[in-house]
Amino acid sequence: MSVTLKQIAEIAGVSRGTVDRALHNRGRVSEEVAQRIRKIADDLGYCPNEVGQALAKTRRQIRLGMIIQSTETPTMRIVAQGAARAAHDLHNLGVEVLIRELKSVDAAQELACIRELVDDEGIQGLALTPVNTPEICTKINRLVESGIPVITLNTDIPQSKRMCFVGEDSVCAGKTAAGLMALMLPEGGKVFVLTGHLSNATHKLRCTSFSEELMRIAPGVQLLPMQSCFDRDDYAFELTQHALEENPDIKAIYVAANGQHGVCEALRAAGLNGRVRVVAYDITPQNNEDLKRGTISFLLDQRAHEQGYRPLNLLRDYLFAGRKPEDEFCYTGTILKTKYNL
Amino acid sequence: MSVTLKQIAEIAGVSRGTVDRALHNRGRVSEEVAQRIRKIADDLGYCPNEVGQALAKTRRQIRLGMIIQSTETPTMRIVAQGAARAAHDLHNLGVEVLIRELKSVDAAQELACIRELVDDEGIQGLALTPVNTPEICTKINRLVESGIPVITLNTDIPQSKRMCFVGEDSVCAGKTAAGLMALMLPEGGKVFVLTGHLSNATHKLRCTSFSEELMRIAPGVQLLPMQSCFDRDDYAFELTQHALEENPDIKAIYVAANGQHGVCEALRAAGLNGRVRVVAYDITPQNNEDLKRGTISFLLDQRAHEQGYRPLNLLRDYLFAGRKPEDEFCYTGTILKTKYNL
DNA sequence: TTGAAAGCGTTACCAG
DNA sequence: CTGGTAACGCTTTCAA
Repeated sequence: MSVTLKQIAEIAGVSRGTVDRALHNRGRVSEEVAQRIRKIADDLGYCPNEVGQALAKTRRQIRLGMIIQSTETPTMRIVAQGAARAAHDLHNLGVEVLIRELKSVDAAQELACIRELVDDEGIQGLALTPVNTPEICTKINRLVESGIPVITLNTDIPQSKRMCFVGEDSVCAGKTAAGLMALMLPEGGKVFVLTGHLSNATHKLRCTSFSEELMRIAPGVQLLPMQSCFDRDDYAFELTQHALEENPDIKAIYVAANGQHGVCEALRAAGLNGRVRVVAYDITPQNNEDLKRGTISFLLDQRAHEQGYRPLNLLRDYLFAGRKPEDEFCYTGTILKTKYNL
Repeated sequence: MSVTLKQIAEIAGVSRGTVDRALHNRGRVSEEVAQRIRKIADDLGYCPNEVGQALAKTRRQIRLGMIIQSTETPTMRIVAQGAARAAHDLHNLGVEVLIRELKSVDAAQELACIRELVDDEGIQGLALTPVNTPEICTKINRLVESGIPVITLNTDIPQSKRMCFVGEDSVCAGKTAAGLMALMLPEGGKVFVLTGHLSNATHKLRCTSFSEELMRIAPGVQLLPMQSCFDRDDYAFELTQHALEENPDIKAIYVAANGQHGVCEALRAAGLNGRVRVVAYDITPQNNEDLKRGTISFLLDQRAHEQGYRPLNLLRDYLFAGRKPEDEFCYTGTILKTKYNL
C-alpha cells in the first residue's frame, strides 16, 4: 500500500485534516506548516488513493445533464446507450445524471431543454449534442461563465466556450476513407460520392477532406458530382441507381452520411454486390448486415458509445477533482471494420 | 445514492455484519434470518457499492505474479508496459504485482521463475506467456489445483487448466488479412507470404487461415511458397529481395511475423515503395514508420497493451469477488490501421 | 490556524 | 449464530 495521509500527518506531527488542506491548497493552514507537509508528501511520493477519495466524496452528490438530439438515428441510439451506461457507472460515485432525448434537431427545443435542466433541476454540468446556432452558442457561454462546465459531443461548436468536444475527427475520417479507396482502386476509376445534408458540418468535412486527399494520392480516380440523399435510404437508392445507369463503370461509392442501406440495395438490385466497393460510416445493426453480405467493403466507425460515455466522466472528473481534459478536442478515433473483424 | 447495507440492516433489524454475511453466503447466520435479509435486499434492488468494497478490501493485500517472455521484441515490450500500468492501477486497490521478464523463450527458465514466484514470493494468482511444453502445462495444472488461478496471455496452452487466455484470435487475424488482400487485388496476382518460425503456433495459424480464406475468396490470387525469416529483418530482407527477383510481378506481401522492416527495406531498395501492397502485424514504432512511408498498407494489431493489462485485472476480480471471466477466450480484437488512422 | 471527530459503504475481528 | 466495533483513506464540519 502507498503512503497515506495519516502517515504524513504522523510524521509531520499534525492532524490528517491539516495535511489534507495543505496538499489540496484549501487554505486555512499556515504557509510554514504547509511547506513542511508538502515536502514530506513529496519525499514520500504521496499519491492520493482514488478509492478513498471517491468514497468520501459520495456525500457531496452532484447532478449532471445530458442532451442528445436526433435520437432516432441508429448512431445516436448508440450514443444514448453510452450515456445510459455512464449514468449507471457513475451512480455509486455519487453522481446523478439526467438524460434528455430530443427526436429532432431543433434549437428552440434544445434551448428549452437546457433551461429546464439548469433552472429547474439545478445541474452542475452539461453534456450535449448542440445545434450550431448563435443562440445555443450564447447560452453555452453563459452557462460556462456562471460556473457550469459544458461539453459538446458528436457535434461541436468550436467558437463557444465549451470545455471540450468529444467526437469524430471528421478530417481524419474523410482522409482515412480516401486512403482506403486509393488502396482498392490502384487503376483509378469513377467514384460516386453521396452525402446527407449539405448544411451538416460533419458530412461536409468528411466529403471535402475525402475528395481533396483522394485527388492528391490517386490522380487516376475520377470523382462524380457529389449528391445529397438527406440521410434517407430511399433517396440514396434512387440516386445510386441513377448514377449507375449513367456510369455503368463506377468502381466505388463513398457514403459520408446515412442512406448507406439504400446504396447497398441499389447495388444488389443491379447485381453489383461486392463488385463495386463501398466505404461507409458507423457500426450499426443494418450496416453490419450489409458489411457481412459483402456489399460494404469498409465501415469507418466513430465510437458512438464512447461519445455518450466519456463526456459525463469528464464532467465528473472536473467537478470532483478539478481535472480539465488534456485536450480541447477529445477525438474518439477512426475505427476500421471489414466483414472479418467486426 | 443506492440502497446500502446499513439501510437493509435497519429494516431487517439486524447488524450490518449479519447482512454482509447473509448476502455473501459467508455462513454464520441462521437460514431463516438469511432468507429474510435476502428478500429485503432483493426487493430494494440492493447492489453492492464497489467503491466501498474496494476500500474495505484493501486490508487484505493480495499478491500477483506476471511472467513475460521474449521481452526484447517490440510487441512484448508493449505487453510489459500494459502489465506495468495494471500494476500501477491496482496498487491502491490493495494488489501487489511482481513482474518477471525473461529475454528468451525457455521452458526451464520459465519453470524456475514460476517456482520462485509461488514458493518464495507466495503469489496468489499468476499471469504468463507460457512456453507450450508438457512440463509447463503440468505445472500450470498443479497451480490451479492448489488454488492459484492462472491466466495465459499472448500465447495459449488451451489443453491446460488455465482460467482463460487473453490474446489474439489468430484465425480471425489471418482471415482479416486475407479479406484486405482480396479488396486490394481485385485482378488477382502473386502474393508472397512470409512467416517467422514454422513452429510458432500463432504464426502458423495466421498463415493457414490467411491462405485458406484468400484461396476461397480470391481465386485469381496466386500464393507463392511460404518462406520463414525467423523473425529477423535481415533474413526477411534477403528473402523478399530474392522473391522479387524471381517474381517481378509480385502484387502483395503478407508478413505474419516479425521481419516486417526487412521486407519494407527490400521493397524500397527495389523502388517498389507503395506499389507492392504489404499487410503486416502489430503497432510498433518501426512499423508505424513504415506505415507512414506508405510501404506497409495495412497494419493489423492485437492490442498488446491490453494483453498485459487485462489478465491482472481479471485475476484481481476473481480473487476479490470470485468473478470468473465470461469466456475462456478473451480475444483482444483485430485492429486495422492505415497511415491515416494510426 | 489547527485538531478532533464523524462519515462515506464495506469488510473483518472479537466477544458474547 | 450474532452484534458491536474498528478499520480502509479521504473529506468535511464543527470547535477550539
